[in-house]
Amino acid sequence: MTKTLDRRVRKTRAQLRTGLAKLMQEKSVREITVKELVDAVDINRSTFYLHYSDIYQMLDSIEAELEAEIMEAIQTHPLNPVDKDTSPFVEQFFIILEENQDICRALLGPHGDMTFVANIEKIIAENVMNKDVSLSNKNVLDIAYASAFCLSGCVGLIKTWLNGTLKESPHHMAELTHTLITHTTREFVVRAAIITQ
Amino acid sequence: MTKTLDRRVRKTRAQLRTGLAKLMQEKSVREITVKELVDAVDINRSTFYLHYSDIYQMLDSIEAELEAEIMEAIQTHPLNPVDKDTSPFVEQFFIILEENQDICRALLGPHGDMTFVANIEKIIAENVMNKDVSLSNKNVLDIAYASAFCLSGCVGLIKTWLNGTLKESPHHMAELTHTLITHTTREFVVRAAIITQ
DNA sequence: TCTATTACTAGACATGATGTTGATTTTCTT
DNA sequence: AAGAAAATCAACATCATGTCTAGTAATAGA
Repeated sequence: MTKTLDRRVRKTRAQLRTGLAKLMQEKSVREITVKELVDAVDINRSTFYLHYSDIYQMLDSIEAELEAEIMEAIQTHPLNPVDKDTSPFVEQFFIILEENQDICRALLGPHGDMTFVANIEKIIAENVMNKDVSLSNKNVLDIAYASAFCLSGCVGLIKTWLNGTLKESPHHMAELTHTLITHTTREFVVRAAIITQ
Repeated sequence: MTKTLDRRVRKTRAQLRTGLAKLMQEKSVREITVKELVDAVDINRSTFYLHYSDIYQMLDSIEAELEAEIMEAIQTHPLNPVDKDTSPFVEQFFIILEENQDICRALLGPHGDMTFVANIEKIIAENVMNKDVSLSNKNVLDIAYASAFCLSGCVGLIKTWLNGTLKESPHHMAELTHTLITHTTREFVVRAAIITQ
């Protein structure tokens, strides 16, 4: 299944990836040319095309790898331990972000890719929100807004963490995530219930 | 100061703007060429260059206009009425979004521009958060995370609203914004205070 | 260590979007 | 109605693009 890649391939792709992450800190993807990227990391232009068809397909490919890694973490880490305030998956999620911090910072930064953000939000929505928070089905509409609020809120949390010194541990961040989600949503639901009485 | 633009200019720019918003629903800005855009709205390519230097500068220009409109709303609408649960500015903010819904949907959508999102967040941070929520200065660090959570959360709220039927009034959304921010932050601060005792 | 395989490099090529210019026509303002 | 401003049209050099072929270097496996 997981065929081991040639060392040269690993090296080349890693160089390209690092170079792209760096360029994305400076400018929009649109302004980044293949020529510019390969010049920056000193790789032949032909070599780029052996791996990717263009910059955008390269980004898609990297994003797909990250998302696959996250999805795999879901399989191997329990989502809902009844005795804890946080799930091992969420913690693992932050670990993955930390391991790929350069490209994640780029993807979530000002010149980042909102498709990636949307995918991340979707993963969180399906694997953290619903399981983690028990939503009543009253005020369905405003609760949908509250969910969206939390969802984007989590992304903001991640961005802030990645752009800081990363001194908080993944475990601490997982707890913080849990705290913010439950407080925001539960409090909101309670208040909504009172109002509609 | 505000010189009235020639009708032809208004018409051309509106066409280009509408066309760009439509194309951005389908594909990434990177894949949108000047040629493609002018063909779509049946305008000569030379004409495009009379107004903008390239697609990206066009986006910047549109974003700057939106941001200017929002900043102006700050000047003309009170931020902090003591007697109300919401500020007229926030409501006006939603009205502006609604008036420019096509381009805003595009800018905040999957093929959107994270620079714009960042700018919007900055405006909210400086004009809503600090004024609206009284943050204690204990747990400065985690509170920074809570602020980031709310900030991105507001963007999520807006995105959900724009992508729905917009049946909620700007006033209702302003109240919802206030509710979510205060509850999330205050509850978090209270809990943090208890924990650190 | 040797060998077959695979990845990378180098150079050339046609293609097409780009950005610019100058001449002309259309449309607006007053 | 007349002058001003904007939009059109055609032509141009430029440059990144994507593709190819032949040659070189590095790797994995025996």
